[in-house]
Amino acid sequence: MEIKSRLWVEEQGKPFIGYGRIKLLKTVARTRSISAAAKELNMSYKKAWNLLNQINKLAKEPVLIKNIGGKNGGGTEVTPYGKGLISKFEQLNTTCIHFLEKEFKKIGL
Amino acid sequence: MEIKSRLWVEEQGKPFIGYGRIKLLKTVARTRSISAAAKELNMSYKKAWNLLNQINKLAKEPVLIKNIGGKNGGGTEVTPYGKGLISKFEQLNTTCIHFLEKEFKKIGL
DNA sequence: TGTCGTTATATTTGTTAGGGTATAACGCTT
DNA sequence: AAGCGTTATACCCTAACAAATATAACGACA
Repeated sequence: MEIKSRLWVEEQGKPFIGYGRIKLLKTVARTRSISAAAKELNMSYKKAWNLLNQINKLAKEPVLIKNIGGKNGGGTEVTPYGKGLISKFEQLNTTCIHFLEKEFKKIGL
Repeated sequence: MEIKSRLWVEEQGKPFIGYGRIKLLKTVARTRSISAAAKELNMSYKKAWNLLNQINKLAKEPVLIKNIGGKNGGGTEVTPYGKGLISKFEQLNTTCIHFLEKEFKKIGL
């Protein structure tokens, strides 16, 4: 019997970032490539691109810098703002989990 | 820009209760009928029955008392244990939402 | 200038959760 | 005994979602 949670942030009623998108962003930041990240997460390139596109459309500041063509065919960088999103969301998520487990034990069930 | 959350409780890795199931349970408790609750929630009877069946299979104590046939064709009662589940889950949910909104403002984004 | 691996996008194919429908059992009520 | 509205369950089918495939543009580099 365990408590589970899922957090996400919405902008204009549309999902902006959540658990899955943050995991994807982190992998893109490390691999510097959307396609490599998608492969690593066993996700189709299209799905990864769609998710990142949603983030891009809703973000107030740029999250990704994409390069088409060039060395290694191009690649994608995550901006400092994007990396801030990652760390802030992960912090919020872990504090929430701790809070919930404490409360769950208190309430019982 | 707003924070959202979804909580649920798992038993043996399977979903036991969550937002949707609690809403269904509440409606069953009020209407004393699975079919009436399903109709009110714009959900097929089959789906409602499946959800309640999952709860039943995982619960340690009875959650529902179902009557087939009889006055008005029968009906379904939610046990005190089931009502306890409802109130405890809702309490956990609201405290979590308050906590998250406070933390969200603190962290910004 | 041709090759390469990437981003970007459309189109087609597959999968699966849920909807629709049908049917049976049940036990008060009349 | 018949009728009613409920729970319970099987079967088919479809409609939304994800996967697979195909193709184009791009720019460094050899």
